[in-house]
Amino acid sequence: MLQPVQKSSLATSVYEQIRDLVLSGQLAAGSELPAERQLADTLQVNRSAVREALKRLEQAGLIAIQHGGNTRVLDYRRHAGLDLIVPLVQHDPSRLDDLRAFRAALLPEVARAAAERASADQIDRLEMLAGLLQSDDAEQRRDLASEFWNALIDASGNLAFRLAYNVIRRIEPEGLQPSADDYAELANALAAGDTRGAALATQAMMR
Amino acid sequence: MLQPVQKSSLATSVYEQIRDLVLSGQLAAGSELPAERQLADTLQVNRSAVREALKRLEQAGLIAIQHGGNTRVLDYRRHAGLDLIVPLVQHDPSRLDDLRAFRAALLPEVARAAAERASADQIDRLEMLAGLLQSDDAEQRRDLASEFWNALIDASGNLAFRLAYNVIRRIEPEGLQPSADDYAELANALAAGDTRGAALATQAMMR
DNA sequence: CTGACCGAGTGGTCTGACCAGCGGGTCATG
DNA sequence: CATGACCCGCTGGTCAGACCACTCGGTCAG
Repeated sequence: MLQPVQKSSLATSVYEQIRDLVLSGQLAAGSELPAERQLADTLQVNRSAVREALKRLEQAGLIAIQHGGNTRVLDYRRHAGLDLIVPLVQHDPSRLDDLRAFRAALLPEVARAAAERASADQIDRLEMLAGLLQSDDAEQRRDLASEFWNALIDASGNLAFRLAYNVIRRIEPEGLQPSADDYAELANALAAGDTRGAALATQAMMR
Repeated sequence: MLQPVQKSSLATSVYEQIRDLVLSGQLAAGSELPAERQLADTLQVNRSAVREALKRLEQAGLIAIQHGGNTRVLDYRRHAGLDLIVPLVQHDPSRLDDLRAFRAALLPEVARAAAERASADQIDRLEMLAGLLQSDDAEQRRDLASEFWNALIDASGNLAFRLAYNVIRRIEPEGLQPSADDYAELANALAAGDTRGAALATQAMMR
């Protein structure tokens, strides 16, 4: 019921504020940011807080900092990484469709890889989870489904799949509620080492 | 021939050093980092440089900082985003296979979306690039291929695809050199709005 | 016209101080 | 003995101010 209180540092506030200005286009790509000292003065925080925020924006691919020169805003569509999809979707929920398409592209291939490389233990765990998904209340089903996909990613043994999944998991697109039978079918294909069947079953679940 | 000189700040050096220790497992997940003041003393840099590095590590999902408590190392397999695949691959080139599989999962779906949504201008540009790829020296072919995929991603209109591609583009997996005919076939499918053909053609190019 | 030089403005680093949160220990109180 | 207030030492968070290093544009002697 109760949730942990959100603590946030000054630098994080500055970071999020400027990040959202860039993502929303209010700070156009190619334009120049005010000098650090001036930003600190405007935002009424210390220059170190501003600096920390700017360095994080640089790491995210949103701005380019140059020693001795001004700081420029970059085009996030060209320079940002997948991590930025999280604030982008929160800023523009219509982008959820993009995320769903991304997930639909990824997970069937994850299932294919898992069918090829999963260990017996991993298969067991996936079958167990699929079984537990048969009958339960909604909340528990959601947790189990999350566990299932998590285990599937592990079974694929692919680190790129894992890291990309870490990002989309932060959003909970909420869509699609595959039936327990769907999960069971996928688990069966995995147990049989049926790569094509696993990919097709997952593909069907993404619709 | 000549390349721009790599400049790097102290904080970046600290960041990369600790990052690589975490990614290589020399700093185990769950262990505690020394205090900021002590790190600054050990690394012989100012505390602000250390702080900046630590905050960037936190943003990358490699460590967890807690006000008043110690800084703990996280399990990057669970908390890091796709961006971390870049240093990971540089650290362990065998992970390139993971990245190739990731790309092979992504690009066919990108082509499918592009076949569905690309504008006439975008199709024209893709056909032109496919044509230019017919005969040229190796270096120019590489640039054109890069341009082609870039244009394809744009044509898909999917921001998640775009951001994910930004990440894998930073690595240049070097593999696979599809023939010009492959590109032409894909461009034809795109022009015809043939979603299935575009996906299949791309899939074939990934092998 | 060329190239050395200078100065203003920018980000980069440093020092040292104080504020704020956490955790363990102490100890009076019930 | 259990409890809870309190203190202390540690941690990270914020601050002010100084100086270093780099870039760029203007100046000016050659």
